[in-house]
Amino acid sequence: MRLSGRFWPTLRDAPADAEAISHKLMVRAGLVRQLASGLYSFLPFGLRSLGRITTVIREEMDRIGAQEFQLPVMQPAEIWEATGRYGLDEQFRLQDRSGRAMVLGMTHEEIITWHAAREIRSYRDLPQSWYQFQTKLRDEPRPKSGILRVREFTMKDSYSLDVDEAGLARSYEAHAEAYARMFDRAGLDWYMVESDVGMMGGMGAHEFMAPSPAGEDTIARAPSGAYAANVELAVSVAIDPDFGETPAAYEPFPTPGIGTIEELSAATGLPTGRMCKSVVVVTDTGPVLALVRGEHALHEKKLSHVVGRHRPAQPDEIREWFGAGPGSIGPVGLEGVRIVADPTIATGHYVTGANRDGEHLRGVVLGRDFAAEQADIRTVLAGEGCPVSGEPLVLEPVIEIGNIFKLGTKYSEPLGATYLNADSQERPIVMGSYGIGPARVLAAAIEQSHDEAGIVWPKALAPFDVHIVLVGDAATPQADFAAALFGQLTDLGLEVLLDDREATKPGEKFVEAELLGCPIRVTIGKRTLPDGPLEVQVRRGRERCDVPLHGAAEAILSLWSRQR
RNA sequence: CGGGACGUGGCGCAGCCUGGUAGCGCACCGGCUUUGGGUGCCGGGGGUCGCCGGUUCGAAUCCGGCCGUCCCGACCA
Repeated sequence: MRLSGRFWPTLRDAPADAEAISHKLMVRAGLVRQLASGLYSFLPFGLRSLGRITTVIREEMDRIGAQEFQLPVMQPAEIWEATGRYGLDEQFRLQDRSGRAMVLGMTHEEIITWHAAREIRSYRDLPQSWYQFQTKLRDEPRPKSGILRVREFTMKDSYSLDVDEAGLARSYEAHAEAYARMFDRAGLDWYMVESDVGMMGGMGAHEFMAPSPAGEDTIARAPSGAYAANVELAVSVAIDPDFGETPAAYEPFPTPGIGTIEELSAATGLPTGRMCKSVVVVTDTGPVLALVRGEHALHEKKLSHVVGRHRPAQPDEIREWFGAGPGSIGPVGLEGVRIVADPTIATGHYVTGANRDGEHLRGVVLGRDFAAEQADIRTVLAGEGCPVSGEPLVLEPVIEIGNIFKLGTKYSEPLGATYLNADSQERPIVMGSYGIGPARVLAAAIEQSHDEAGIVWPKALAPFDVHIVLVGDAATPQADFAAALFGQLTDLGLEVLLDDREATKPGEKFVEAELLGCPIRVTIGKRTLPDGPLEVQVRRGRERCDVPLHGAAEAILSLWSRQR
């Protein structure tokens, strides 16, 4: 593409409300513009990158035998009512002119399953993998970080249909391998981690995570690779404090004015690991006392798997149920309150609140002094033991770039998607669902790969492979040379941008080229001719790699192909 | 939804406290200059100061309400 006459608006300054690096750079480099909160338009150069990642994803989906669909964004509400997903907070709802309730799709499990219910009849029709690229709409409570968390975005979503769980396992594995190839081709650092099944429901799930400080999720992983999981479900071997001998009975002691674990630790001289932290939440069926060790935090999501929906208790509620303020409550002698203890509490003896203001108990033992359900409800701490290898776990912020779910029959049963097996028995189709946000992959790539001058695109995602900066006007020998090189590189299969703008100063062209971040930049000016060398810059590291004029196009192709 | 901040030409900002009818840098247009790292100089064009209402002789400025945007938290298929 010749740049003159094209629309490519770059910005010297990022918008003041841009925070994430990818957000600033995508706006400054003329890739996207914001329309409203969580709504972004892709500009022509941004669309080129989006097209490239889309192609990579499509190729890898096709490689595992998946077939592409296109499904409606607007959908009748009844289908969502059938699966119990009508009315979710994030769902955009509307009516057509006759008053029929419609929704804008947040995802397409219902629609795929609806079609499967009508077309799939026999085990001979299975397995299938169906995918699409389609706009998803989600009324996010808080769009943020530019393009990372938005209300409208394109998703590649695919769905596997199998006769049984063994088939699902094969489809799931095929998708995991396809995803690995996609993210490798995209030049990303990524991990596949165990993830919470969340509101999708189902039997197992993994997420593909790109490490980045801009990430909204956190994973725990073993440096050896033995284990990696979203902290929403990560487990670890906690580091036990030295409990000493367990006393024969607990005893109260005064703790006037002490309300936090830290104050209690300071007052007693004991490590926080010997405190039992008491957190009260209110569920639909009443109060629940959650117990974790002092150094740990209660994990809301883990707790919700045990007790369902809940909210923090108010101080006056706590006083009513426990007879003391939040700083002095504990599990001993409690009646009428459900108690859930993290399994770490089952070892050792603890300091807890006495349910009397200004008083705590020491030597409290789970099982002897109080009864509690046990469930993993704590967050993992960095440095705790890997559950597989025992090595210290690392915690790392990540961007979720893809996910894979084993849905099972969660959607096929309510929507009647069944098939007849070889014994003429009707069985529900066993499903999986698999998502990738192409724009998020771009943003993650920028978060992982940029410098002070701008974007450093992995070669698979750059809007162009080679960016030629022409220094000089149209009717010059160097312009002729640039045009010739442009043609040669194009013939070699490269996508080339030729900056042939005449009114733009060379310095400005260089700055904009580095902002845009194509892997290879070639500068052609008076100095280039007649004998060269041809000045070539590799964007990653901004390293000069000049090549002779003779065979320049092939040399550039070779240099390009060696880029990440 | 809770907490915080912001809203003034396309972008970044000052002016607001202490009311007197809007300014700077970049971008844009014209001229000259320059021609390998956002050139330099001169001259220009462009703003309902987010919206509505109130106070006042007079409101970008003070007061109230609303809207929008961002950040932290909650939430997050």
